Amino acid sequence: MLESIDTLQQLLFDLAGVLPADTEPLFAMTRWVQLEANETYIRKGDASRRLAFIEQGIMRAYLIKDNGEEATLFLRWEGQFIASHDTIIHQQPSRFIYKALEPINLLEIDYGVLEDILKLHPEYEPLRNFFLMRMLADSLKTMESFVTQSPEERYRELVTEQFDLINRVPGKYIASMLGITPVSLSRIRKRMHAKTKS
Amino acid sequence: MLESIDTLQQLLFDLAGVLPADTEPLFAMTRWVQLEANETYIRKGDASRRLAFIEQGIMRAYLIKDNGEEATLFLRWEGQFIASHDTIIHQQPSRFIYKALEPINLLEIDYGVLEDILKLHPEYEPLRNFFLMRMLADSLKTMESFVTQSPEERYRELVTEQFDLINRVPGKYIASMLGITPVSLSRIRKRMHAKTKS
DNA sequence: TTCGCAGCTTAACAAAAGTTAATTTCCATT
DNA sequence: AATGGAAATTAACTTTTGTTAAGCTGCGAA
Repeated sequence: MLESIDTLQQLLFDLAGVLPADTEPLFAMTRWVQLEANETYIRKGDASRRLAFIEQGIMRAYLIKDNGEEATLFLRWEGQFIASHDTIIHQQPSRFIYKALEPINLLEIDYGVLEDILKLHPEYEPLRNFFLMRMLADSLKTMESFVTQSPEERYRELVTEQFDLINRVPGKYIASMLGITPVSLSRIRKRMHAKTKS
Repeated sequence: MLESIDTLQQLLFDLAGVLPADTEPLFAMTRWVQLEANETYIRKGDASRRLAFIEQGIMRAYLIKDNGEEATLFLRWEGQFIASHDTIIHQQPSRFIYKALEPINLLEIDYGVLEDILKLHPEYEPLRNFFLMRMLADSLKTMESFVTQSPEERYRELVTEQFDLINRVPGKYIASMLGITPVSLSRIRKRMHAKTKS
């Protein structure tokens, strides 16, 4: 249950040479959050500025479209960072909802508190760059997949690169993350079986 | 021709209270780059880690797909940052090509040099957070548009929110950025005329 | 075990996008 | 002004996706 702190301390040492013993001011301001499956982490309209590291479980970020349907923006799982980007980047109430798909353990910190700590302890700054770059890398990869690949190709890549994900996440969320309907995803699966089984 | 430095100095003051007079160590390491229309800024395979602020002009970032076709990832223009993200984030030779669509003026710095400066002058650090967040905000917005909107809706939004872009950028690049073919873009335009002119 | 319900699949049809190729339009250069 | 070439449009046809609705399946609660 404390592996995340080990991981992050190791990261801070690798990035900036900060010894685990010197990370107390940072981790003193973090707190553990446990959520059950289907429990909401961040509500629509929530103004809190949360940054979290996922120890275990899967989180889904989505929004409600004008027509009332949900659109899944992304999924994040153990070992990844998740942030309320509307409140942190745009300083606006969140248009997105963050909900646990499985029981989840998070190590969270308030972004404003983190900024205060960084003023006093600039030696932690590389950690902020790290998670910003990680989130940027993730979004750029998604963008790339949308301009270079068809929905079927995006799904095939998901199956080969993140196989456990499709076993842990309901297909309708996978579909909307790929930018298609669940009906289309079913057809893609059928086409893939047809090609493979021949 | 020096407005970018004014802009960035003002930004640094707003973000961190750094006076323009105290920014010399930073701007001493930047350099101006002028490119003609169609000139390449970053080649495929290029390992340089360039970060630039666009003073004037439009840059296109694209890659060559397996089938030999180009896919435009994004366009950036005056007032925006552009970065060789493959080399900076993944420390790999760039799979992307960055090319000027118009004559362009950039204020550039090598990312490695910037990191050295930031070690000596941590007071500039908020600037790095700023451009990382800006780039993250841009990519997240693009992702959002892909999961919530149809190609036609994405194009309509581009027309209303960035009207000058469609006058300055050939349609085939707009199309591939929207994830569709130029033929499809033509049909979308026709549909839009039909609906408007009725 | 049964019931109910949500999620997935299938079907049928409409709408949109991909593909290839022909045609037209628009510039840039002579 | 004439011309060559790239970009955009149009056309014809194929493929894929969206939409709506009907079954099917699996699983948890009663």
